[in-house]
Amino acid sequence: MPELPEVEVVRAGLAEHVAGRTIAAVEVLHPRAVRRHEPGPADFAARLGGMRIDSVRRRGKYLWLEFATGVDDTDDAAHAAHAAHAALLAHLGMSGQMLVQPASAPDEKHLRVRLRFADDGTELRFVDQRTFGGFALSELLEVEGEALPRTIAHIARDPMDPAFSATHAARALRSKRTELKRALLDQTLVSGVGNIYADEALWRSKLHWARPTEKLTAAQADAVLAAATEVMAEALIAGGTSFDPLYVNVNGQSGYFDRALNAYGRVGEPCRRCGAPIRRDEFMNRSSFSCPRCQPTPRRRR
DNA sequence: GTGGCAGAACGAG
DNA sequence: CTCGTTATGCCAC
Repeated sequence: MPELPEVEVVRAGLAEHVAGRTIAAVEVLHPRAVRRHEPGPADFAARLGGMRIDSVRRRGKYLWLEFATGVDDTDDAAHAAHAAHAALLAHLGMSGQMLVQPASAPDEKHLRVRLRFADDGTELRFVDQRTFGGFALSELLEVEGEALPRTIAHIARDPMDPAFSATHAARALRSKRTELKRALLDQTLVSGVGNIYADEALWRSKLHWARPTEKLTAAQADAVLAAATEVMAEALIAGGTSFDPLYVNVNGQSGYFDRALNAYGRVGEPCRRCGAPIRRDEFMNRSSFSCPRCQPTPRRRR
């Protein structure tokens, strides 16, 4: 469920189901799922044992678990003190799911990592068909007064962040010399926006994906960011966007924002604003959906 | 059958 | 900065 609203649905589900629980054992069923953890799967599993989950955080499309600083008395003190400064960073990639399941439930076909808890209740499973996602332990750093895993220190604040500055983000967009949609997808300018919500934000603000960022007016940059913020907030209320069982929350339930999409995936269908058939363009080896009338192709693309 | 396409991000050139 | 790669499955042709 990979864009901000879907990841936030997962974060909230994790906060509800795993916060406060102590990890008892970690099983890595596919090493690729922890490839970003340099010391390897065995180290990954060993370091998580005994850790008590304090909170579940998110920036953009990344999630992480922070751990209580208390040392579990069953653990080696030095190891626990070291591990307390690390977070369990997760990215869902294209097809990752976090599922909270009874231990008795049969393993999913693409089960990659299992976290068992000391309370013997439900377990947390990372299921990922394409294994573009995965976990890593990442040291927490202080960045602008907030603890952030080192690995994602380059990721910009997302529009749901209380400290997000639309002015700052608009300036960042306009300072690039690229196409508008590329800039929207650049997680170092504004995070959380992916292919669906970029197309929806562009449709709402009536801007074409190939508009050169350096020629945007401040009002246009503000408008597209406001549209992105708005559409993601609406999607979050709907539980995220899902067309198929791949995108589900920790209970396996789908969101229903797909019904509210105006551009994404609607090639050939009438624009809900003007009736013109939605077009599909190839863009960065993926698709871009837009209204040919509401979002005219700019004279000068980049 | 098979080619095209899928919500992402990293790293090579 | 842009492109290709990573990996698996599904759907339309």
